[in-house]
Amino acid sequence: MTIYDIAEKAGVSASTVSRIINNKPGVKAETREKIKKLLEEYNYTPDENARGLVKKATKLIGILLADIRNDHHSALAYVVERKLREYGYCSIILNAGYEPEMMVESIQVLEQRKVEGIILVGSTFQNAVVEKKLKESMLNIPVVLANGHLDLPNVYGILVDEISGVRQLVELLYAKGKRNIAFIASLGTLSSYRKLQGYEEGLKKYNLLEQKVIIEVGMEKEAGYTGCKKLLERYPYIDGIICAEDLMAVGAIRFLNESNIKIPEQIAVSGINNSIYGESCYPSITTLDNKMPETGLMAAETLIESLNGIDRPHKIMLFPTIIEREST
Amino acid sequence: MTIYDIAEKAGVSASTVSRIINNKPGVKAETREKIKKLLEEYNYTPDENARGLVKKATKLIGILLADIRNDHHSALAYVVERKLREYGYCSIILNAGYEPEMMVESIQVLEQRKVEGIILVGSTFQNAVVEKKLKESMLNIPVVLANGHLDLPNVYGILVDEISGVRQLVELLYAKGKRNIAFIASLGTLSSYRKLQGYEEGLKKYNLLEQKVIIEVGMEKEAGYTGCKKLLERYPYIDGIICAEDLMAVGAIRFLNESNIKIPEQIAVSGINNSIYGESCYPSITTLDNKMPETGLMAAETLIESLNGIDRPHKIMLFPTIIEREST
DNA sequence: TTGTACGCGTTATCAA
DNA sequence: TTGATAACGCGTACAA
Repeated sequence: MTIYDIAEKAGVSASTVSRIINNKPGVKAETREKIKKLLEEYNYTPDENARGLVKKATKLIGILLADIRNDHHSALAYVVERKLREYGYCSIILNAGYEPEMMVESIQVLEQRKVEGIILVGSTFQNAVVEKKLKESMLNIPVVLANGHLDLPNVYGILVDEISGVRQLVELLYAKGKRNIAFIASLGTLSSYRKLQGYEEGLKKYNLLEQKVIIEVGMEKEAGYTGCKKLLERYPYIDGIICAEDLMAVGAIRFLNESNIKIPEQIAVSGINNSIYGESCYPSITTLDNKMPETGLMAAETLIESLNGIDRPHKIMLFPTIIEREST
Repeated sequence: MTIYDIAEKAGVSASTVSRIINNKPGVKAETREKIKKLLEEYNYTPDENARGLVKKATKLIGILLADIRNDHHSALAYVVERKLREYGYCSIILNAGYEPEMMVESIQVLEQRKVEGIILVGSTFQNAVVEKKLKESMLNIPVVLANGHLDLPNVYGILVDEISGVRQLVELLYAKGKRNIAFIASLGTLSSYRKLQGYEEGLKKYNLLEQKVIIEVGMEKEAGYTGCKKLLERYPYIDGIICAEDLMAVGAIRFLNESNIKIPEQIAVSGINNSIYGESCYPSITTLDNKMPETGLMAAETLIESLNGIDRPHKIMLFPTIIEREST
């Protein structure tokens, strides 16, 4: 069912039908009613792609994330999709994986679809390969990088200040009387180094830098468990642990539970990222609210403003807050 | 950059460029090379939407789920998106919410985008309002309903046999010596009734139907905790609990932990759905693997086959398996 | 081997 | 108030 079909049935031209669909003036009320009825009857819906062709506006936005199953990413993507839809945009969500090559491939898909803007979710997109690709084929559309930053004229970065966040966690543990605070993390991503920096800054504030204990672990599920085990074998005097991810904290707590170590009396534990694990764990985990919904909202708004020709600051910083629970 | 621009630069016609892009024969090797170089140089990418217009094939698929943040949904959607992309399809993922009206609205978006097929994720889409909408405007494209079924010629249902799954859980608890097995659930969805049926069938097998104890709870996070509390106040002799969702089991286990009740010695607990909570809980939770990735794969394959004109059974059943952990 | 002409579904411009 | 026509970017039948 096209406007031509409708036009034929109504005995008018396609342009008239188009006018009515787009609520344009200059149509006799009578004709308007007649055609509106026909549109209803055949429940006609305009082809948004054909529309995009002539209007040079596909109303399509690409959302790239490493993995939709990751709850941080999906929490952010959810807000973005909803918000953009309010403004009439349709989102193409792609799992771009953790390899720069796959990211580039995904960007290519968005390029073919002629998206009007892109949202990259996660600091993993902040890499040279992606930057190069964006520079060579995405210079004329706005790109928002959630939790990262790229120095390109059309790229906006929304960042969460993980440094200050983790510093606050150190402060919290210090306030609880803990003086031997360890940090368990899987180093490698930019995000992890920012957290590390926050840890060190926190220690420095209390002249505890020499007590610094960092346990580097892998990305596997049991990392928190094995990391905590290793930690206590080497540094049995530890009384506070900051884990770079809630899931690690879950593993650490499991080890402490099994070892009959009292949480938080003997050892206080904190996670980071306010994931679903924190609340369900026993004891529940103190964590850092990483403001994913807020970041998503900010990302969506920034993109829309840019699409409307309004320029915003190219680097926006949000501040995480501590969610204190039983584990501290 | 269009094929015309490239054609002009090469001094040939647009059709020749088109032939090369689509690897069609009948082009002099020399011309082919020359134009290929130009395509590279200007890194031309065809407009997939314009292509869709003329080929009457958008290569677009719609994935509707209630909420991308729900880990069952995203686990399924992940597989589907990845698989469809392998076949050159691009996915439009929409959060359609839990209200039928919002679902219809989302279907409308897909209609405008002229998607070639739809995947509905979750039994919540199995309702009269959605069925009506599909019947009136989506009759000519294949629709796959993951975890549900609708009796329409173009709708395929992939189902997970929750009934047999929960029955197996009852059998497991029975084998562990438990004879007073309760069921905590938030009734209302089709899925929840299937689980309930499995519970009852399991009890019936051992002539325990009269010991049936059902605690109905809400959808809130603390449902498992409060439900378990209520359960033990009224039925203190209970020695086995099946929770309709892992998250409920987490809450229940928290209550049992706080009450110093030994798991599984005094009370064994099982969840359902194999979510991330189960493994991280202490003790870890026995649960039902609801085969989300497998369902997703099956859904994607069914859709693709149907798109290729191959008919498949309209109702496919997958069978969940028990993942036994510490809580039983 | 290559080019011309047309159509896909829509909107925009201009003329009637 | 309405209609004819061109254009968006592409693929394809047919002609050259």
